[in-house]
Amino acid sequence: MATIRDVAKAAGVSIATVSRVYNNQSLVSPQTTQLILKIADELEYVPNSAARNLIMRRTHTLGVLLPDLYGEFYSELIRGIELVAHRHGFQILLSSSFHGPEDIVMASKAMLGRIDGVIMMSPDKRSMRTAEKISGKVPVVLLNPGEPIEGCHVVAVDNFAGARAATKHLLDLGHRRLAMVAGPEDNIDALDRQEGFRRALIDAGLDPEEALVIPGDFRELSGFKAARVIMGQDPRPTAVFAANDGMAIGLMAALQDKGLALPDDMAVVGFDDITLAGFVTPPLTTVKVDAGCLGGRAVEIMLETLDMEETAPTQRVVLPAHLKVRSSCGIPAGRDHFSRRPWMEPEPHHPEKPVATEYGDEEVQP
Amino acid sequence: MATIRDVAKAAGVSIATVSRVYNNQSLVSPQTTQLILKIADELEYVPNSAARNLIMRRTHTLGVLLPDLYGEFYSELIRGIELVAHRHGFQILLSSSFHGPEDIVMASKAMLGRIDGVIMMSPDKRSMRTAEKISGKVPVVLLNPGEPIEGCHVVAVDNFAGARAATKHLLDLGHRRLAMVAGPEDNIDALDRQEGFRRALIDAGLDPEEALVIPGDFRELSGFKAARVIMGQDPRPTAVFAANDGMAIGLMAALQDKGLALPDDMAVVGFDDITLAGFVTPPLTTVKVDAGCLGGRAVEIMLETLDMEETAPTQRVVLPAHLKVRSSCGIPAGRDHFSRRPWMEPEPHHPEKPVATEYGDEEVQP
DNA sequence: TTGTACGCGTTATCAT
DNA sequence: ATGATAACGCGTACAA
Repeated sequence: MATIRDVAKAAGVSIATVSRVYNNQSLVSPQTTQLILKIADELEYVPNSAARNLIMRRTHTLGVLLPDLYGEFYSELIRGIELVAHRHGFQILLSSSFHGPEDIVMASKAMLGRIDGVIMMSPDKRSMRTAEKISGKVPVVLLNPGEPIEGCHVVAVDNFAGARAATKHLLDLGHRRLAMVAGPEDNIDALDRQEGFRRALIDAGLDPEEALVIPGDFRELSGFKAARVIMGQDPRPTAVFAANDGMAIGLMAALQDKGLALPDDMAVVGFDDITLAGFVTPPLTTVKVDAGCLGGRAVEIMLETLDMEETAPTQRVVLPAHLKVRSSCGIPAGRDHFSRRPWMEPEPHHPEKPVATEYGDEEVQP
Repeated sequence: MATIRDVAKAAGVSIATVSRVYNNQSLVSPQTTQLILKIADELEYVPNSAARNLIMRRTHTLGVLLPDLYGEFYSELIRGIELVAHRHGFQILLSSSFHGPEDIVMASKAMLGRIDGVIMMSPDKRSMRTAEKISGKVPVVLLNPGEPIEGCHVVAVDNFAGARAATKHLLDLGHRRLAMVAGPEDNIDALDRQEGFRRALIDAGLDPEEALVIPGDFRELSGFKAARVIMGQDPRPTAVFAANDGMAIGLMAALQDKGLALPDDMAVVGFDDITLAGFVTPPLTTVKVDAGCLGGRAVEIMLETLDMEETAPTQRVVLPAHLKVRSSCGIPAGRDHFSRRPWMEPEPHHPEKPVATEYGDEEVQP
């Protein structure tokens, strides 16, 4: 592979001049610029990014550490991250599918020197502690951490409020025997959603201990299987809150297979508002989480931090999780195909930031 | 940030010794190893990967260039890539959401020096040519290229055969007035699927020009809207082939909204076999594409190429796309929740590799 | 406008 | 077993 030296030699100039062509265009005369560009093209010269990173101490790359990549939530999350990063000329160094805190530490070490900052989402609070180590070296933005970590920015989704609102919705509709299909035991989001569920029951004067909580794993199949447990109850619950849409849809399928008419025989509400939630029958009432926005905001905060050289105070942003009423709980709301993410559409260089509202307002604390 | 020099100084040894501790453990005495490790820990020293990359000419990183990240196909694709890469200690440098060939060239240039190889999927044949430039510098594995490119490995899905089989299925069921919801005009996969559709019609002695082809964009909403066109036809088609599951599900939703009973009033078949295809009602007959496997295979081929230093002959693997019959076409097949990807499950360090055979014969079954 | 020389943080090759 | 030093490919003061 041709190096800057090869080009310099072939063009009869010094490497400094070649370098300048690729950086401070202005400082070199038009004719030599043309010559060098021509020779570089012939030699198929491309500046070596590793060498550049080393000396410039800038990589234009963001490290992204995710617990998993399964499902539309992560899909949209990483899409949002990549999209905003791409707009600013940044690339993504991705690492995922971890088998423990050890693993995640290794991955982050392997990133050091090749990234300008890290965006991280951890499955459990234990692994979250990893962030502390990294934060001393590069800026860190945490996604949905269980608790804040010293020196790290945070972007979170208001899982608690969302779950509470969803459950309240069922309660308001008159349901009294509720069930919940929970997410993975050690998953922070899952835990928060479960807490929101419990809280809503308490708010309504019900005993949360009496509610049926069926373990799940966020996959469709676990929701499907949960139907068996629910149908076996006597008296049977009349409404179910699933900790995510995948499980809710799996559950609905099983319920319908067993001959239940939805929403009349059973109300179902999910969480996430994945695209397909609006296209199943009946359309699924759910809690809208804009995963793409979550990722996008994280990138923006990171880039801001990177811009101002001095260490800025850590930000904490909480994205709202609004109830989205469709028909799966009994209210004939029809379909809603307008669950789009306008800020993700092509080329608004300054994307609309989510609007701060009531419950689960976006709070920006310096 | 502490460098190797800081550690060496603090430990009273040379940088060479410190370096050896992190590489050829054996060549340095146990006591100095311990000492250095202790000091390194205190100083929170982490070797700078950029510097390492520069001199070792190995980055343990794979560049991944994707046209988009929207939908379960890409989600699973990147998951497969990351999973297999992670198993071998590789990270992923990701770039996506391109606005043209220019953009994609820039991105790949920004990767050079920071990656050992590139896995690339291009939306259109034009951008595919980019691969030729890269392939001179690092190994390249192409995903579903329209046509083979000199010096690049290829992993493809047999879109043509899959679409042909899906259409034939409808034909065998007795349908004669078929419609298709197509994918994006310039998308290679979409085009191949459309060709398969046409071919099946020709095979059955039908005129493909008479079949209704409705434009779509692979998103659910375009499938939903297609229903309007279909319902407006007279005589109305009795069966629809959608170029992917998302559009198929959108279509089904709209059809059901309009009061049609599926599959009796209309048969629908999709493409991809996304997880949710088995959980909508009626369960969607589709063509199974293992996107995760597609990505995983690409990584494996890349790693093989990287291992043997000499330039090996380029490989070409075509993954089958099998028809998966559920109930949406009229055959009461029930649900099938066993669409799992066994090779993607945790920790089989040497995943079963699908056997490469001829065109579309590769079996990926457990 | 252009060239020289140093440094970025590391590994590798020779010595010792 | 350990140390000195030359690469790796590039950006940039500083000098010319």
